[in-house]
Amino acid sequence: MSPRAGLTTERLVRAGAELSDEVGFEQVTVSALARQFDVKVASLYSHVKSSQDLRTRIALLSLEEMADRLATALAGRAGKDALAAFANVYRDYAREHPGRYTAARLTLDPETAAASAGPRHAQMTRAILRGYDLTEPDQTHAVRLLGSVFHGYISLETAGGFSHSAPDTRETWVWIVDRLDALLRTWPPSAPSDPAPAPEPTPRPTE
Amino acid sequence: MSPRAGLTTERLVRAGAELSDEVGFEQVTVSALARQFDVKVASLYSHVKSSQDLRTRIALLSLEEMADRLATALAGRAGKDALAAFANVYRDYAREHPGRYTAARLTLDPETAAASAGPRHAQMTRAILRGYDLTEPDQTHAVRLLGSVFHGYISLETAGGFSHSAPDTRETWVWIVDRLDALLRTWPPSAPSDPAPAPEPTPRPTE
DNA sequence: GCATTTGCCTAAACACTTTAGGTAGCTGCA
DNA sequence: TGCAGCTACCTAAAGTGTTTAGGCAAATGC
Repeated sequence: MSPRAGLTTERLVRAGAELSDEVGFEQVTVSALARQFDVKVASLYSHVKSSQDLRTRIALLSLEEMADRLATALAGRAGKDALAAFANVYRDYAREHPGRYTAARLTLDPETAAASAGPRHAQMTRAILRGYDLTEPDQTHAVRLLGSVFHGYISLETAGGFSHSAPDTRETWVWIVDRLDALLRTWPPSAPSDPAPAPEPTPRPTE
Repeated sequence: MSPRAGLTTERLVRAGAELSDEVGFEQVTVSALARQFDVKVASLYSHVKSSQDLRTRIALLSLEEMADRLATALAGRAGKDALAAFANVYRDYAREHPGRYTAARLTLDPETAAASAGPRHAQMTRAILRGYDLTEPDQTHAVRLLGSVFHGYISLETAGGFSHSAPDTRETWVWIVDRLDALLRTWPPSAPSDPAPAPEPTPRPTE
């Protein structure tokens, strides 16, 4: 009766990524995808192993896309310039592609993660730090700090954590990048001035 | 036949919270909870409105618990001491209660969020900043920075983002708190030294 | 033009969610 | 103590998503 729909893993993953941006990553389902292609659900299982497999592939695609943008943005930049460019790629991608961004945060099993674009991200973060005078282990600490700040910020912002209160979030973003730059420049050669006390566990503000 | 199980919303939410720590927040389901109480699924619907309602209540519980720990930890502390205590409450809670922590990150609708312990978190973050010399809007920026760093760090750490590479994550955590303290102390009275360029979107490192 | 491959199908089992309406166990009051 | 009424838990059923097994027909290649 009907000719063939022309499904491929590639097309499914791409459609899944778009769907996730439209309706949220959580709502990306094999069924929804089948509806979009006007095809029976079971048909998709020749192209993706499982629902989980589909989601993982979307995550990998998103990581690649971000890494590509990163590479472009970093080309020819250094120091604070590079830091800001880096930060903005991250934030803009999350705004343009909230579903994909969420997908990229998915926890991958070690082998998959190692084969993903994840390491490229880390590598580029290190590249930025070349503009600052850091030696190990400070450099690694700094890589982690940058990852934490950017991800944390975006996560809180998209979750509506920073309400609609003044000052606006763009201002804060610029401020943070500025402060991070300062933090990375002024370097007290690594010597935890004061062994931080370990009193009790720790919390998380909504603002 | 069987007497009554003694279900209450309270008990369900509490059991749900425990379950989420054991099997992950995503796996917390009305069905799973019904099994635990050895009761038919439909029976739970007199106590929680929906699966979403259950999850929201777990989130609210977790926010309360964290806020309580925070309050205890901050009592009698100031400055860096308070900052470290605050950070540790946050991190330790996430380690002890990964499911609850994830739950607490759930996006709540504005009214629910306003009635939650979320504002207490923000308020306590501001309390910490009293130990530093910040005026608005810097103080708000700083509140957001702290929230971002702590949440981002924990999120990446629990997702296995910081692999098992050296240096270990505890070292980084101490380092970050130390650097944040320095950043908050050394205050160039707010004047974005350099208008950050807005080149391209922004990414996210796995490390 | 035919054989093979394979893309999409039907069928079916299983899990979770949610609503409607019934029954039996508690609670309170005489 | 006994019964009225409440309500906690039940059965039943419909809807959605996942996943596997096996079938048929459309594309592919000779």
